[in-house]
Amino acid sequence: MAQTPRYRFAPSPTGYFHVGGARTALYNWILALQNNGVFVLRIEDTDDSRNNPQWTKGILEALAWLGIDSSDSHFEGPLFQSANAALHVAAAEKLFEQGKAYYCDLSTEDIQKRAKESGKQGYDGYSRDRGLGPGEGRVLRFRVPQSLTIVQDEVRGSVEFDNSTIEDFVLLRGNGSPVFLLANVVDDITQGITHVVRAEEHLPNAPKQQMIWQALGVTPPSWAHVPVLVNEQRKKLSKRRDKVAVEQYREEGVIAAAMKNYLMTLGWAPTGDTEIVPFEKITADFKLGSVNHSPAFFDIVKLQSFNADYIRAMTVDEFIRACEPWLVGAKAPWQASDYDAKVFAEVAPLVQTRVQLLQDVPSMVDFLFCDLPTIDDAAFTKAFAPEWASSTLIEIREGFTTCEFTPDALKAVVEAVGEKHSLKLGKLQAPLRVAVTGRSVGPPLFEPIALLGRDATLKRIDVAIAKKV
RNA sequence: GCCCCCAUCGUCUAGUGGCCUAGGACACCACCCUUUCAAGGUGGCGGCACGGGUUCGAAUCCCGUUGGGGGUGCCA
Repeated sequence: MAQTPRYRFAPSPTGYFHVGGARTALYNWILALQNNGVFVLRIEDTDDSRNNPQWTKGILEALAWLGIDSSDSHFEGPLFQSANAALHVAAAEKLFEQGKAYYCDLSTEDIQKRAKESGKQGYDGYSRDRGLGPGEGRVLRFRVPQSLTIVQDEVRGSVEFDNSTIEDFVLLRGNGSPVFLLANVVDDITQGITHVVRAEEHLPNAPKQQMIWQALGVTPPSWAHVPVLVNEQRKKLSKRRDKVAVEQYREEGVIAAAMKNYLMTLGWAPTGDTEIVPFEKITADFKLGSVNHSPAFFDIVKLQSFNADYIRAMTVDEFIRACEPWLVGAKAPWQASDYDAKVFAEVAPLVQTRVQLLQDVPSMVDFLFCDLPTIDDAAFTKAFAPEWASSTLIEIREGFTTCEFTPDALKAVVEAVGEKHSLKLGKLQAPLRVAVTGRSVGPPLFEPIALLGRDATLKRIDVAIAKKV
């Protein structure tokens, strides 16, 4: 009778939510889904001064954004580590009573001094047999048994650690509070965790924690240590120097589905030749055993490419809805009163294939929602450099005053002028584009011009010609 | 220093002894299409770190070298 597998994700609320954390969460989430198990979210908010409730909120929101929240029955939590402090201490005391841990009154300086004198690194087990009891300033250390600890890891196989290389590590600080190594294990035990899937940086902790599980008389969980995400220098992604905040990518207009899909291609790949696949396929395909063993570079360029792909795959309506935060409200670069949702809906299909990030959208359409566009000087200078630029623009203006104001008719006017002067449409439209949009690149020109209307268009052309002269 | 992990195109990966003349994706380049820019299409560039084994046969197994990474806290 197999028990329900229980996975967990245990972040500490010390900053923005890290993309590496997001990937670990996704792994655990997928495993819980595919094995009909439980995903326990545990916030490890033990007395670290870096903790802040605001970060907890951020973690919850970011996970929810990725589709990991209590609306799904596989989700359990959030649980807070700080609430279990008494349990952690009780477990430590039990270990002390059983002689599996002992108190030590050496300060960090004392330990360093002894290490220096003996020439051996780390704590030397000085207080092992001194029979010290608890007391202010005394730390409780785990009595590491003399043996070999073998960690069975689902991605790495069996990893052996000679216990003689593991010092008697601290369980309880001098002030009596539990350290991560202990609190983490006690919580896992009390929460019935059966599978620990986490980043490789924790691999050195695994033998220590496995010993604690055993010392507490509980069968250790199944371990899996997945490779870390690295930056261009192949160093572990860090909050300090790398762009790792999930929140930030979201702000820029990365789609959650794209982020999930991309993250899952780091260290693993869905079956088949396509890597952009529905989350359902990932959930069905994923196997811990086929996760890569080496670190993966978090490539923002590729993430954006995935994102652009996801944007293009949307229906126009979905796209319009997804753009909303960037079009109305605080993020919009224009006055709310100047924005016209109907106009945007018309050009939406034109911009959909041209953006990688949703935040790129406003700058593609802003010229439609202002009186006069902001002219990019470099673009203007270049577009109006040819001697024919102004004169042909005047001719085009001429045509625009009388023609039907539809994309086709407008295009015909410009083409006619082009034919007269043997200029290709691509070249000829440059000054027009800058005059109307302020930029040298953008969505196809004639649809927006038709939307803009005759008066506004002629006005912009006049302004541009005046500027030239 | 010590412990542990890792090693396929620039990057992410497929590959589990013959299907490999190593496949796909991102990036890059070229061409086509084209209303600028994209998108799309076609093609191109580019890799099994090195050295030894094992085997009829090795990207795949073993050993070593080199190179990278993680850890080494009274952080998590």
